[in-house]
Amino acid sequence: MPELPEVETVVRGLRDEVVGRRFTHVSCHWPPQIVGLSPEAFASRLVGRCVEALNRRGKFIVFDLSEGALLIHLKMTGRLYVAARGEREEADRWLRAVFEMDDGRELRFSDLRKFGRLYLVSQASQVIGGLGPEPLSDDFTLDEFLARLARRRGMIKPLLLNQRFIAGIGNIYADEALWLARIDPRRRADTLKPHEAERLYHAIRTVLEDGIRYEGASVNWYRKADGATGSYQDHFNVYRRAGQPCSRCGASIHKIRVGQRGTHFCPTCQV
DNA sequence: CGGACAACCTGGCGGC
DNA sequence: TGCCGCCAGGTTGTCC
Repeated sequence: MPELPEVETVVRGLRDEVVGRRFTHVSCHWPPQIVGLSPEAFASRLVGRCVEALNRRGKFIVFDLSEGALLIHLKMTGRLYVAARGEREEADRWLRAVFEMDDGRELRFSDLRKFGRLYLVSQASQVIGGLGPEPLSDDFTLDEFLARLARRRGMIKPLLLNQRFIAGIGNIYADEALWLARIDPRRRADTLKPHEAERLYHAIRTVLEDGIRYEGASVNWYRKADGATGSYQDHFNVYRRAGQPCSRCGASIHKIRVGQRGTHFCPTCQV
């Protein structure tokens, strides 16, 4: 579930804790989560490197290091937080990797379902180079969005989930953006009228900004870096609201499958 | 290109 | 109470 707003919230919460720190010891408990390296090589290469910057690109957390970059994708149940070394470590039964730092604290990666991935590369672009535009940046322009939509024949919702088309949107924000734009998730992208596509463009930005403002949606596993929940789930209009009334027209919210994904929408006002 | 589906994992939940 | 099977969802890879 961590999507753009959740990952952004985690990054903001961690930045001051890790930037400027040097890794002194690294351990990983589930080797398949490290992409392309053995846990030993991953650990030995990280030790001694400093964190120069911490940023987000799409749903990736990007650590710029004194040499190379560490990238972490939380997938669905990953968590990242800082704790005092050894403190209550046994309390986290899903701890998968520990990065000890030179201030006596440690960065912890916890992940119930083990879908999360860790990458250590010389250039971050090796991992994130294929991502589509960052929806809250100036690179994401209305004109380009309209032009790219017009070239797609598939359904609009799966397209919004395609990270090569646009980075950072997941199931929650896709449903919420389509509701706000009053567009049926099954519409073919190239059939959207210009005014509909423009509504969608603004809706994407609005729901992502709202998500960040409320520090993410804690539907089940997501937590902020300090362990607290976000509150965007209290502002959902469609996600997980099947059977409840649409806040715009009063009709009942439906849940269907679109592109093999659970999809929530209002059949009356999303056309 | 697009769509369907499996795979990667675990826990929660409904049904029996 | 326990067991079974489905569902949840981010991403990749395979197949048609």
